[in-house]
Amino acid sequence: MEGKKTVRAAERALDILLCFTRKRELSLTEITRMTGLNKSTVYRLLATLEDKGFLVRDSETDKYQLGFRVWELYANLSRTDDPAILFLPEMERLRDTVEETVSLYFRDGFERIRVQAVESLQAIRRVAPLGARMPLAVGASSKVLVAFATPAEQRAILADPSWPSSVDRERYRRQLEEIRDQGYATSVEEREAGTSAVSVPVLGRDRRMIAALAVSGPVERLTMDRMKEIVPRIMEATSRMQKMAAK
Amino acid sequence: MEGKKTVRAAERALDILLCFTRKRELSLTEITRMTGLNKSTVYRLLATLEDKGFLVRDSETDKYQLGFRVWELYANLSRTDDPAILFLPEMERLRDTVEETVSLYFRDGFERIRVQAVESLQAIRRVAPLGARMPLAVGASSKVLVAFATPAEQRAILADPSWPSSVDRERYRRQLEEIRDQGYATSVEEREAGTSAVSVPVLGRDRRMIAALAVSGPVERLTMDRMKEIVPRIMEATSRMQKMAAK
DNA sequence: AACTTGGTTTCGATAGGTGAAACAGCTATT
DNA sequence: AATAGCTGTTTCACCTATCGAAACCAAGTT
Repeated sequence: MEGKKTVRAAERALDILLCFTRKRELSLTEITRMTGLNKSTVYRLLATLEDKGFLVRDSETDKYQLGFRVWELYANLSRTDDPAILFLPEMERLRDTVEETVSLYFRDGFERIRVQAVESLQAIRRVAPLGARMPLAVGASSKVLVAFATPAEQRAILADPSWPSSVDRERYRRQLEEIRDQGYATSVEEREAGTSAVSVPVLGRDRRMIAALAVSGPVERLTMDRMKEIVPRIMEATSRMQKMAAK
Repeated sequence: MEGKKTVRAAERALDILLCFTRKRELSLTEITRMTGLNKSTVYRLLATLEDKGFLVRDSETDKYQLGFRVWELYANLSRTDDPAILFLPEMERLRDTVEETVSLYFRDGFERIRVQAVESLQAIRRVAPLGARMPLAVGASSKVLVAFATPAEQRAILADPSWPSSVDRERYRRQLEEIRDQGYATSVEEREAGTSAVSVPVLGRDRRMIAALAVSGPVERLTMDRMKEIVPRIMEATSRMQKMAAK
């Protein structure tokens, strides 16, 4: 599939690191189970990761968790212009007016990734783990991220062989046009049972999309009417975000 | 040195990742130079890192930079109880009252690492890159981090063979006692010419130290007298932080 | 046209990573 | 006390996947 020549040992080490996006604390055996690798292989790789400071182990439980080095790398990632931090205040403000969970998504290849979220304060609410990756085929934000991508990107995405066959591409394509027209997308129990969502693109200067901002919640509360009602609220937020991103 | 059996390929991959803490954008040849590895080795490892999403390459310059996966990992690092975020408001408050740069340091092995910083708003100020690593032998925060470590940790640190010979251990040990007595440490042009700093430990519940909070600035402005003056300010901040950390 | 400078590919030799299995240390169960 | 069961750790012989030199391209420079 991937033509590139890669290094297996390194690949495995990175896979192990990524296990920690699913669970904060992991023991050696848990990791061997998750990765399907041999126990001693994992053992050696864990030793390397620990040695380099990417993992630390809790002195009591002996379980591993992500170490300082991750933090260090993060600190050198984007930073000042990091929308995940930059937009946070605006997202909180939106959350307070609509009283539902607000999420910010980026597109990364054929997936979207939740880079920031502030949760509704209501008892019944959508919980949204950061860093979660989801397919581009379903969900309001996915459709926004595809609809406002450049034509070339769009072609690439729709040509993706891993696209689920359950999603009718023609119908999807028509939806995209509609979304471009009205400037927002909605979804009702599309990706996740019991939740619906509205999403709006966040455009940078030169009109290129940088992210999708979404409000999501339980279907009972977030009806179609309610969503249409709050679209202007979201747009206010995104337009302010766009001003921030422009400077 | 390190008795543990580690995996070389993985080690190298991680080394390459860490190069990006020094420079945000790197090309293949730059990395080969920095690491001293063979060009094709680096090439393959970069392919692996890119494949796994830890690096992305800029379509124009062809240079690599850290990718989303780093963000994803970070998002799953501590988080809720992450002092780097938790203490930020308190640090800003302190910055506003003392009008100097405020930094938060953790100890990691035989180094300290700047995990958070808010900069003085004055024109002349200490700039403080996040994630920077510094030796434990010099600097106000280093001394705090050593002085308030557990006896066992302290022994380990002082026994570190890489300890610079220029630092007199006996004198250092006496300083530590003094610091424990008075509850804070100062330094004048110790690690960095032209800057001085005051530092105070942030203790968690059960009195164990979790970090060192420091105020630093140019020697002209941050005189000994001035530092003694602001010690109570810092302590107010740390005591509030301690309450936050306790819950 | 010869010479850089950067990324990419090939290929044979062998370092070194791999996995099975044994070991050790601990707790729960009999 | 003996047993079983679950960790993490270490050993070792095999052989594959990794490595580095060198060749190869493709763009710029001189």
